[in-house]
Parts: sequence; structure tokens; C-alpha cells
Amino acid sequence: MKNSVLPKAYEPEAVEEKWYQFWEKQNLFRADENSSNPAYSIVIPPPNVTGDLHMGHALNNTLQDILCRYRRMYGENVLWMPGTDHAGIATQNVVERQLAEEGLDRHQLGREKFIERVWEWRELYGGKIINQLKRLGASCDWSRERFTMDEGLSEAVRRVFVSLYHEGMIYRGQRIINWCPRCITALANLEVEAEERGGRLYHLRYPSPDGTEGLVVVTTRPETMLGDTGVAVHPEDERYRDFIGKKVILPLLNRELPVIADEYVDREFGTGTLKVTPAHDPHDFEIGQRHGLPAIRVMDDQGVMNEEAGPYAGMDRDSCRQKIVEDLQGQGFLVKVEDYQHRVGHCYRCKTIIEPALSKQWFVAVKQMAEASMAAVREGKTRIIPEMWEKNYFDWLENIEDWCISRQIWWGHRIPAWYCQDCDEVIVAMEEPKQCSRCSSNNLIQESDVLDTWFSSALWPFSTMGWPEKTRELESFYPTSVLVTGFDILFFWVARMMMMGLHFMKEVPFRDVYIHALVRDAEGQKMSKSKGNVIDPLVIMDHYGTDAFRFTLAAFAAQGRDVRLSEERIEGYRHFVNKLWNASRFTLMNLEGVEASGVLPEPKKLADRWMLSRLQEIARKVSTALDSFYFNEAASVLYQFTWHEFCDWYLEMIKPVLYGDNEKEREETQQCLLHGLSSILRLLHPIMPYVTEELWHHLPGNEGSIMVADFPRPDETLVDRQGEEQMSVVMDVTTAIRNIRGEMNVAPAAQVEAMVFGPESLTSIVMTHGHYIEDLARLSALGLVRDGERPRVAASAVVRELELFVPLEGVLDFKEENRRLQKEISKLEPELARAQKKLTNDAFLSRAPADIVAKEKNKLERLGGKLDKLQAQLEKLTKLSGEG
RNA sequence: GGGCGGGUAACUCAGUGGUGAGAGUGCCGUCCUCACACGGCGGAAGUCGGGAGUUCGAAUCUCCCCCCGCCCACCA
Repeated sequence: MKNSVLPKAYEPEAVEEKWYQFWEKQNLFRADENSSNPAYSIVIPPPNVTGDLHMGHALNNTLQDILCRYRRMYGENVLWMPGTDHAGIATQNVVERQLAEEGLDRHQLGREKFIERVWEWRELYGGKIINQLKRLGASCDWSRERFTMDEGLSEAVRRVFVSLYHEGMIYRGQRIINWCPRCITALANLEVEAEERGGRLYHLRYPSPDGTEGLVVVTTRPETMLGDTGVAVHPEDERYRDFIGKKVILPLLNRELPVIADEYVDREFGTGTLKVTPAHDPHDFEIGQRHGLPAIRVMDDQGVMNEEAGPYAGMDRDSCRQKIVEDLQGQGFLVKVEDYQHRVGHCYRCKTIIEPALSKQWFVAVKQMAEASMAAVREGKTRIIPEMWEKNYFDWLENIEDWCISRQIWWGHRIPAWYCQDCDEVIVAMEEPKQCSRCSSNNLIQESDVLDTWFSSALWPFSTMGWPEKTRELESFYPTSVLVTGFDILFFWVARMMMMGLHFMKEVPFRDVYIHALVRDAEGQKMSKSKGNVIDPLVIMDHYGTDAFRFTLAAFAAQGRDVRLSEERIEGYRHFVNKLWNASRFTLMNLEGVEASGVLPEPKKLADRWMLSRLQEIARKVSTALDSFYFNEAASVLYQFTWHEFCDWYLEMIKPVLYGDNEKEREETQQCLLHGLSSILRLLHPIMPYVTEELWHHLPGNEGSIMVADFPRPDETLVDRQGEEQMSVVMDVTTAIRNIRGEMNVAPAAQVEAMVFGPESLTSIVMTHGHYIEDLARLSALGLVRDGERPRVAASAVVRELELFVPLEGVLDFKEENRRLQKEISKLEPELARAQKKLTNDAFLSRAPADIVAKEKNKLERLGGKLDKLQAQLEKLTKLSGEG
């Protein structure tokens, strides 16, 4: 055996880091904003700086990387814009937790020191996820890496805020918002997760001032009664007609509450009366507005009852609820308590129960922008793929409400608004004003709130490219080609980028939005730390190699489905990487002295013709698949071809030529082999960058990176239908003989003879290319028989119209052969019956398209012929065994 | 309450246009044949969740039902 430069098995750890450094050093990820090549751009969904690479990132970025590498190899000018998100609340929480471990809280530090501390934290840990992305092979243009809080992006944020404010689309208003008493901030509606909970429905009696029974109201949150300023009934509710306009007494606080009539009240629910708490419920707030009821906030920002709560002041909301229920019961106001399932809002960052509360906040009026965003998709300016997500997108935008963008945290973009302490003027500006624009006072205080983290994310496609400057980047790369993301942030991010992009760039931010699945564990559960079912991508990469991992993700990324990751599957694809490795090893062992000629000789041998022809079909399929985001299709086509056509058939078929001494033939085949392998490597590179790069450099004639090699395009001149047809006969005959050998327990090393009988069109193929069959089926000879000369004692088979015989004089097990033929026949019969039934059906004959009928007739004939032959073979066998 | 996705071989999943049910893993048999045992060759294995309908023909289209998962929603 010749020596090989390659080890026997692929060792990922030995090559991955080397090639990543090579790519970076060669500057291959760099996009050229001045290039004249067609541009292809993707902005990364910026991972949180707090983040560790998880399966979601791994899938998301693998898919992006596949697209980018593929397009680059097609000669396009690819920009993959990377960066990270400051992730306001999430990051602040992480650093606060760290402080807590030191026995500190942020208030002790003060705002400035705390922010410094977060920046420090970011310096230390913020790069982690970037390095993990590199490990994954991500070919981002790192020279352009951005952070949502860096100088340029912060300016873009201010510019957008100021502009929207002056357009009247950002305003400040007193509203019921969602308040997280743990994060101590307002949240947008989207940031509240409703969860089904087992709660209680309390029936409370509010007596009349004259001491009579009054009204019974129902509530799930009895502590809010302290903020009640009225009781509402339906105007047409006969039961309560006499109460309207009168008063009832609020127990415990003995406040008089007006009874009002409002159509919002549902007569069917509970008792048909509604306690109105304008400061702690959005509907109540509206009712209060309609009827001029005061709004009394009874809780502070931390969820502790305030002075308005009278005797309950200072209690947290939970113990207050308990105490109130106790007191009401003690005083006879608690009528009844029922168990009640209902949905309760939780903070999406810390899972604390949300408190709806009246508060002055900043809002974006989004209706107009939402309309434009819907129109853009409706008009096809942006495609959402798979299409089913369009519906969700439209539904959300249709029902959208103004977006609360102010957060009472410290980490984030501080709202560029200043309040004059002397005249209450509000000044919104890019830079800090020197004095009040109305009263010239210089006693100005900046708004302490920061912006929702998603506000800056919404600008990502253009802020990362230098907006508001008119940059070459924007000119070349905006709108971006595609956005690749999970459906969990369709509303948070995608819809908002559409709004902002359309508003400020007057153009959609992306042509396509590809929505991929969520990664779950093998049981279909969402991976989470608390469930302990997290599979760490880094561990997987250590264990199986990055390429096997990426291939698995691609193979799993069927559209519109969850991805259930199983390690077994990854292991399977590690085997595939190894298979590719060994195919290359084999190739290299047999290419000694071969120079890459660059020109493929016209292939003459069937194996070469066939392989090259198939390769064109594969190249076509892979491109089509990647163009339409069918990553799994690309992966499976490549897997199938590489393993089961190239390795199993082609490599086996060319061995005699490679080992033989016909130099001319050998050289020709060597060139074809080299071309085949080289093409496979290039086709696989977007999915498996490392192993393909490593192997690429071992092949003769390759100087630079495979990253900049041409992606194979189908070459019509290499398509050889006739060759494929001939090969298919050769393969079928080979398989049939192998089947006989296997089933009849012929020793693998033993050589047998085989002969065929049939029409010349087929026998000529078999005889011309018989050497392949002889070799692959281990035959000592392959011959023709004439009619009437069929061998007596032989195992037999039928391939198309060919009868095939393997004489086994003396060793033929008649029983076994009988069983084998019966099996073949029984496989055929139902199929044949189906075809017969169809063809005797007048309706089928008259209504089905002619080509379908023809096809069916053809099938019947084919199967019928085959069956006849098999039966004849069986008969003969039976007769023979009777004699024997 | 509204909507979406899924239920195909023991397991995990493909099946994009209606016309002969596929892959990987696992399983059985066999072979350590000079690229690869992370391998080769051969084999077994599915009433395509249930029911009805449309059609010449349905895993695929329509309707109903069951089960699983998800999203949205202001009945206190």
C-alpha cells in the first residue's frame, strides 16, 4: 500500500483552529463596500452580551454561515455583519446579581459607577460569545463588529428618537403600563408572558351607606380594592338599575364609591358588577376616564403598599392580599371564595408577576409604521419564509398598540430628553442643551429613563452600516438580502426593524426573512437550564467536531418544524465526515504524480461518465435547495451522493483502472476522480467548512482557500443520460448477483460465474461493461447464454428483461432458492394486481392523462414479463429438485 | 376565545407539483477484501393518528374528530 499523508481517521481538533486563523489572516471574511460584484448581505441577530452560545445560536448562525459561504463561492460580495446587543434588563440583572454576591446593590454604587461596572463586565465577558461563534466557523466580517451601545449606534438611536419625537410619533403619557416590581421598570406589552395559574375569585360585599346589603363585586386581586374609586354595572342590567348614581361603601377604608353604568361590564361574568380600580387595571383606567373617577395608586414601585393603603401601608402585595382577605372575612364582607383558573402576566426577564400600574412613560405611536410594514410584505417587497409566518406577522401588526419604550433601569440608551426645572418645558435633542429653549433657565435635568433594548435593535440593519451618515456600506448592502432568525423574535425584532427601516431608510431592511425552527431536546422539550436538559454546543463540538455538528443542524433544519437534537444523529454525521475523509485519503493515495490539469479530459469509461453526469445533477439540486432555504435537502442530497454513489459505486468501480497498468486510462480516471472529489468538497464547504478546507489543501493544484474556490455549477456538457442508463443496468445486475450471493450464503471470497439471457439492447450493455460487474460481484466469468441453453442448476433472478443465472452446481440449496424466488414473486404480485385493476377500469382509461395511462401499461408489461420469467424459473427449480 | 404547527418503519425525521412509501440510527445475517469496522455486502421492518368526502387515483386536497406542542387575546 502506498503511503498517505492523511491519518486514518479525521481529527477535528487538529485542524479547526488552524483554518479559522488562516481565514482571518487571509482576510477572507471581509466585505468590500466598493466592490462591483453583486452584493449579498446579512446582519446577524445580535446575541446578548450576557449570552453563552446555546443551541439556538448554533442553528441560527450555522444557517447564516452556510448562506454566506455559498454566496461567496458564487463570487458575490458578501457582508455578514456581526455584533452584540447590550440587552438592557438582562445585562443589568446579571451585574446586579454579581453585586449582590459582594453584598452590594446598584443604589449603593450610584448610576455612574454602576454603568462603569457594567462596561467592565462587558469587557471581561462580552467577547465570549463572539469567540464561540468563531469556533462554530462563522465567517462574519469581524472588522465591522458592532455593539448596540457603541458610539455610532448610540448616535443613531438618539437621531431616531429625536426625529420621531418631532414628528409626533414619540410622546410621553400617563397610562396603565406593565410594571415589574423586581426589575423595577415598565415593560412593553410584548415583554409580558401570560401564564395559566390556579388563583381564586373573591366575592366581596360593598354595602350601601344606609347599611343595607349593597353590591357584591368579584375580583382576583382583592388587595387592589384599596384603590377602588367606583363600582360599575351594565346600564341595561335590571338587577342593579336602582343602584346607578347611588353610592356604596368600600369596606376597610370606608370610602364612598359611586355606582356608575358602563357598557364594558359583562353581565354574565360573576355578579355582573365590576369594582373599578383605575390606577391598577387598564380597563378600569378607561372606565375611570369616561366617568371622571380618580385614580389612586396604592402600591409603590417595588410592589409594596403605600400610604394610600392606609393601615396596609408597608406590606408587600402578597401579604397585603392575605391580610385583606382575613379582615374582610372578620368583618363579614367576604361572601365567598372560588377556585379560579386564569392567566397572569409575568416578566419575560425574571418571571415575577407583573403589576399593571398607572405611570408616566414614553411611547411610540406605531399604527402608521405598522401599516407600512404590513404593506411591504403584502406587496412582496419582503418575503417571509416559510409563508405560514406571514399570518402571525399580520395578526400582530393589525392589533398592535403603542409601544412603551421607557425603562426605569440604568443600563441602556438614556432618553435624550431634558426637563426644565423652572418652567416644566421638555426639550428633546441630540446633544445636551445648555439652557431651556423657553425660559432660558440652565436648570435642566435629563430624563433618567433608558430606552427599551429593542429600540436600538430595531435600527440594527442600518445603524450598523453607519447611518445616519450616507455611507458606501449602506449604498452597497442595504436592504440586506436575508434575515435569518427564530420565530420567537418575529414581533420583538423583525416587525420593529421593518417599521424603522421603512420609516428612516424608505426601504425594507431585508428582501427575505427566513424563519427557522426552535431547537429542542430529544424529547421535544424546550432546552432550559432549570430543566437541566441543555445540550451545550461547545461540548458537542468538542466531542463530534464542528463539521459534524453543523451538518446535523443543516440536516435537521427542515422548514416549519421544531428541531429535536439527538446525539445519535450527530454521531451518524460524524461518521459521514469520516467517510469523506477516507474517500479523500483513498483519492490521494491514487493520485501520486498527478498534476491538476485544470482541463477535464472527455471521459470515456462508463464509471467516469456516470459519476460526472450525476455530479451535475447534484450541483443543480444543492444550489436550488440553498437558494430556497431547504438546508436539509442540500445536506441529504450531498450525503446520499457522496456516500452511496461516489464512495459505494464510483470508487469501487475505478479501482481496477487505478491499480491497472493502462497508463492512459488511469490518467484519465485520475483526472475525473480529482474533479469529482474537488467538486464534492466545494459543494460541502458551506456546510462543513473545516474538513473541506483541510482536504482541499491536500489536493494537487489548490493554492488558496476553498472559501474562494468556485462553487460547482451544473455543466450541461457533462450530463450523459445514456451513460446513466447504462450504469443503472450495470448496478441492477450487480445488486441482483450480490443478492443471490448473500441470500444463498456464498462465501464472500468465493468467485462464481454468472450468465445472462435477454434482449440484445440489454445484453450488449452487460457485456460491454461486464468487467465492472465481474469485479463488484466477484465473478470469475460473466457470459451470455442462448435460448434453450440456460444452465440447469443455478440460482436465478430477473433484472428488467434480463434473466440472470448463477450456476451453483452441487452447492445449490433448493429449498433456499425456492424461498428466495417465492419472495421475489410475492413482492411483485400486489403491484401487478394494482396495475391490472387500474387498466381494466374504464374510468381510469378515459379520464387519466394519456402519459399516465401509457406509463401504467408499460409498468404492467414490465412487471408481467418479470413475473412470468420468475415463475418459469421457479417451475424449473421445482422440477429439478424433484429429480434431484 | 382565536390562530398556527405536528402525529409516516423500533427511535429521530424527510417526502416542496396527486399517479410505483424514503433516509439516518437501531435490528438480523455475513465479511477484520490493500480509503474507511466511524467500514463493506445482503436482509427484515410502515393498514402514512381516526373517520368521511372530492377524484380515474389521496401520506399529499376538503371537512369532522382525537392526541401532542406553540403563539396571540382586555371578561374583572
